[in-house]
Amino acid sequence: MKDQAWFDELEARIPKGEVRTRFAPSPTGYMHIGNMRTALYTWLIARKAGGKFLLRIEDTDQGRLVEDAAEVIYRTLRDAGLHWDEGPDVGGPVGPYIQTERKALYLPFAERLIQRGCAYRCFCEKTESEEDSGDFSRGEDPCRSLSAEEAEARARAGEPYVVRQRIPREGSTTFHDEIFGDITAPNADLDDQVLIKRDGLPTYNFANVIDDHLMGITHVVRGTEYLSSTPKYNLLYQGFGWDTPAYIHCSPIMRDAQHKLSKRHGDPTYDDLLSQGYLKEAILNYIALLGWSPAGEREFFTLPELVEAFDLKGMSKSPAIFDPVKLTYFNSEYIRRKSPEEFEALARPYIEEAVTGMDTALIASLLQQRCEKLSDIPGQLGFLKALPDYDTELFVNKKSKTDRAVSLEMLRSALPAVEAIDPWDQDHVHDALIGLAEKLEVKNAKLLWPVRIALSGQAVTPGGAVEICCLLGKEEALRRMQLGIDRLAGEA
RNA sequence: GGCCCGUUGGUCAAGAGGUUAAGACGGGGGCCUCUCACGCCCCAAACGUGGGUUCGAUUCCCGCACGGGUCACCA
Repeated sequence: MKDQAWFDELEARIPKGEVRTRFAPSPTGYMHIGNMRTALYTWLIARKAGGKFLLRIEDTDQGRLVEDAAEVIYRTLRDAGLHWDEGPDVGGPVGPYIQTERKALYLPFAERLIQRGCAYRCFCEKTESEEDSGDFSRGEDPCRSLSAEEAEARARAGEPYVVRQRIPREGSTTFHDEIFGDITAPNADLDDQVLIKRDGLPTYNFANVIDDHLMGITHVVRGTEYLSSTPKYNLLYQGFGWDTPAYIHCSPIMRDAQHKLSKRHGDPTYDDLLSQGYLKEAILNYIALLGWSPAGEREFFTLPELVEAFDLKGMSKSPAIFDPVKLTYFNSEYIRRKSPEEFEALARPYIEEAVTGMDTALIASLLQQRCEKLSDIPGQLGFLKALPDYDTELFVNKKSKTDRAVSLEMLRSALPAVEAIDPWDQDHVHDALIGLAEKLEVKNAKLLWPVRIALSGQAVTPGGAVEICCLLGKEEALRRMQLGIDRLAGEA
């Protein structure tokens, strides 16, 4: 039994007078999209208020421990720009910030609750049917009425026990949520939930309340799955005589109308999205808007702009379905908004996956308006490396009024014009081909369509005939054009 | 099943006791153009349902339906 000084010392460490929020993930080895969004909202609330954002690792479930999982959390949050003011790695006034390192803290608080009649020791070994019936936790537990002396004596004698919360049987408990408003639950429906397990470790439910209080958390942000246990938490706060925090329960992100997004069902994690070629700023921007809407019509926000715009008033009560199509839209938009230099730097590795030794700046400039995800890039460039096997049907295009015969004629005139280009750069290639079209008195399309087909072997290409010609180099361009001529002539 | 929560176009969503019920994505059409893309213009598309309250409800209240959450010595 700890003395009052021990409690006072802990209380004294709690910072007052500032907004303090925490993100408290379990170290599972990856970051869910939903967790990421919760982290984002939690961070935004702290930043908006000029308060503190803390990171706490909830690792009390030893069975689920994953190697280096905390590192994944640190790296992911840091990379996303969600920096924390206090946490396991940076310390802070109310540490430690890893739950297993706090385990000695919880039992004394549970004992204090027992003293106040808000909890009791339960020595029962439950059978499965009793467990299923729920009788134990609904106030039917015989240990609930054990005298304090008897319970004390049995505990001292070494009999194993759990500590359960004593929920009043009458009345109801109301709490306020910033999004949902007041929510009331009849006490009779609340369980005498376990606070301290047989092994002496706290349950999540208990550890959370203790930690949130001792860390001075003013705004508890979490998923709606905790909505129905919040009355019990409030009863705990009341039992201790502590102020309750503001609650912000966020509705889940769904895969479809009935399933939450989950890695188990094959939905991507945040890291998966990154490796699929999505930009972090696009992901963050998109998920911020899943469940929250800003006051105006704007939907593109940087992190600092989100801090500025964020307001709990825009939080939605209903679940939101994750739409990869709209995420892709955000991604392509973010790609387009990059400066040409930034984009080239991002795209270079993907470009080099497909081709080497070509003008990456030119390729990047062609790609920037045309790629939705960076991972699209290699596939768009395959034709540069090797001319695909194509059907001469591609030379037929009604809009530019070309058919095989016209194409053959155009290619035959283009060949010497390309041959004559010197020096070989984009401007000269352009002038040579456009000049030729003028000289022949044909529309650009009529000349350039067959040239592009011969050069690429594809109906759709990033960039037009001029750019592709330039990229391929004179020798390869001439070779491909000659090949086109041969094939068309062979069929004629 | 009990309790709690939710329900505006396919999706994200704004909105208010009286509106032509925003906007975005996606879809359709068009323009631009050497293909595609970008850009620009236009179009289709919604208040789950039954009762109230009210001069008037999609908006407020109740029921129902549907969906979700929770009812662990998991978090």
